[in-house]
Amino acid sequence: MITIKDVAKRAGVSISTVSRVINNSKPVSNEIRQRVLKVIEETGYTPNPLARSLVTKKSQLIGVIVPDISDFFMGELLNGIEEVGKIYDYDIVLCNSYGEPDEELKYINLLKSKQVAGIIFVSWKMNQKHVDVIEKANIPAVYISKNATEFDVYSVSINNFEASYDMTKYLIENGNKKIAFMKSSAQDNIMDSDRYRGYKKALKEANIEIDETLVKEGDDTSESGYYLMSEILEAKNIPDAVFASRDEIAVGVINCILDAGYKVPEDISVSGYNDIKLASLYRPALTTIKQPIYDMGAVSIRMIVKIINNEGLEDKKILLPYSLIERQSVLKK
Amino acid sequence: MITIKDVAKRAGVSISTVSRVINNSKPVSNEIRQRVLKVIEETGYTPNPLARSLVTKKSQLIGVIVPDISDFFMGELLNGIEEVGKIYDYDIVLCNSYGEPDEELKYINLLKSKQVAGIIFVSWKMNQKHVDVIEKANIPAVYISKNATEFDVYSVSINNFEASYDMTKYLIENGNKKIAFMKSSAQDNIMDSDRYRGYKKALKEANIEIDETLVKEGDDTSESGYYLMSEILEAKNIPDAVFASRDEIAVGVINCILDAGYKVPEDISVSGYNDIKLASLYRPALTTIKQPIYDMGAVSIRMIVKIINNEGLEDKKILLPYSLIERQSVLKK
DNA sequence: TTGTAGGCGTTATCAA
DNA sequence: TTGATAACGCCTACAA
Repeated sequence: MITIKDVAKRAGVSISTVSRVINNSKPVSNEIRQRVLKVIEETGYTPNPLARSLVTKKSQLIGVIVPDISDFFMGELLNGIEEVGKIYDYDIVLCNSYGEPDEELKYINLLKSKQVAGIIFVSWKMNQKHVDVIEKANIPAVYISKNATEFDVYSVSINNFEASYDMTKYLIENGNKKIAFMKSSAQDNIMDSDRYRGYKKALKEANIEIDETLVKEGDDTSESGYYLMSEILEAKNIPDAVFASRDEIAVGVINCILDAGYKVPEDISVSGYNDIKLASLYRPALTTIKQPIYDMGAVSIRMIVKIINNEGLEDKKILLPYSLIERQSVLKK
Repeated sequence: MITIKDVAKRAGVSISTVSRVINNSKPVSNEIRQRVLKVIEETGYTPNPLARSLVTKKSQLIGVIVPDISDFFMGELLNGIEEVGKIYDYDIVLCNSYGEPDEELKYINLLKSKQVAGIIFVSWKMNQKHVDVIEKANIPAVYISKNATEFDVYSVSINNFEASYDMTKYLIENGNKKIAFMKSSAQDNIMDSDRYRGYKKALKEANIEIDETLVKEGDDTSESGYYLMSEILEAKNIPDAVFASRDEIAVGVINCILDAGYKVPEDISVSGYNDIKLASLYRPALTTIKQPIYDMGAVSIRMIVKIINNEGLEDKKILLPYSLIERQSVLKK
């Protein structure tokens, strides 16, 4: 392996000079600069990032902690993170926490020991403990989590409250009165989620009373959606529509409805949330809230870079635009 | 940050001694070992991996190059890689090549400069150049690619030829005679893919002549499947079944068939390949070849670790078992 | 503008 | 069994 020393020798200069031209850190006479550059070119020398990090105490690594790599949402998110990360010359070290707080905490420390330059923390549901640990590690961090806005941290998300409100209103406007809602399990979260609050607000405005038997709570999987829907169906209290707070859940819901012999959207309309790839692939194609998932990843790493470089950040919380995508799973009036 | 020096001082020993107890590299008297251990415990000291790698020339990083992170297949694969990697204390640095050979090559070099301990190279279609570059970088590598078996490298896959043969035979046994096949674009690959060969063999055995107009070639997306199927439909040469060499393609195919007013599987049966999550979520649920995707990831990193540690590896090519999953997209006779 | 030398946190060699 | 000390490849005062 060729080192800075070799380059220096071949160029007939000291290693500090080579270092200077590499980093543009101090003036170097043009003649010498050219000479050094030429040698670098010839030898194909690249600085050893390890040695560099050791002295600068900074690496070109960004740690990304996600709850499930194989989740459809994460794939698109990671795409965004990776792609713009590359632009700024950062690499991604990937950690799969399985959503378990212990794992998440462990990974934060592990990443710290790896001297990552920053952390993007993706979680189903974050809590103060996460914030404390990351804060203590003193690493720039950006959070992506449904409830990230509840904390005083850098975060990127969409306005879940408004989006959910819009979708519910849309459902109502299309003639649906009995609207079921699938929320994801509350865990240690006392407050109602933004999405649930948006749903409630829309109903209230339309003077529709909330039917608690139509509000179900489960986890973020299609299996859960299937099960929850089967409960509703069994109770014989058939809704006009169901609003699932996640596309995967919506797909489970639809599968259940179909298996029970009803039709979607003719008998029951179903809407999702996120607009993952699956949403447009599935039939009936899902009417859903489009989150700019790729962009969320892109923006979050851009934030990290800004924090690292002390560039100004206007806002700690970035809210990206969402949109309501009309497809086939909701019957239009 | 607390270093080995601090530990040494607090324990009243030299840093070499501390290093020895950390690495168990040389005998240390029990009394001193305990003392050092205690200090480590108290101070919460963890060795700096960077400094360590700098001297050992080895890191605990495994580079994973994938063609598309958001691909359904990759998610499950990465899950396997990450989880098993963690067991052996390896972290994953993730690279997205977009399937572009230039990017792939660049990443290999980048990973080398990061001193990764190994590379898992995932590619739609690999070629000799990849092998050469990785070989030259002299880094342990395992390949996951449909055509990996064509090269003399460590690889993990399933027996694509047999699996494809089985599926085609299954289709035939269920009364289908005119069976279309969707293969993925050949690129620089002269030979027919294993999957296509399996298809041909089954047809031949059943004395069915290959109808070239029913063999289509496109890329690995559902859009491609949709388009290819529309061509077939337009040609009015309606097949009994179509065998798509990838689940995503199959979904596109079905969507096209559905949109054209035909029924699946009543009018046309469709089978996929891979058994990604989508396959069971979609309706009609896909009859497909189940690749043990998670296991493929798990096995590949296990191989890397073995190579690194010079443990014996029986075989360069590991073939994992596959199975034919019967669901709803193929009509049973 | 350039070079010398010390140090980043480890491991590894060689004496003691 | 232990301890100095020289690397590892790079950056950065400090001097020249």
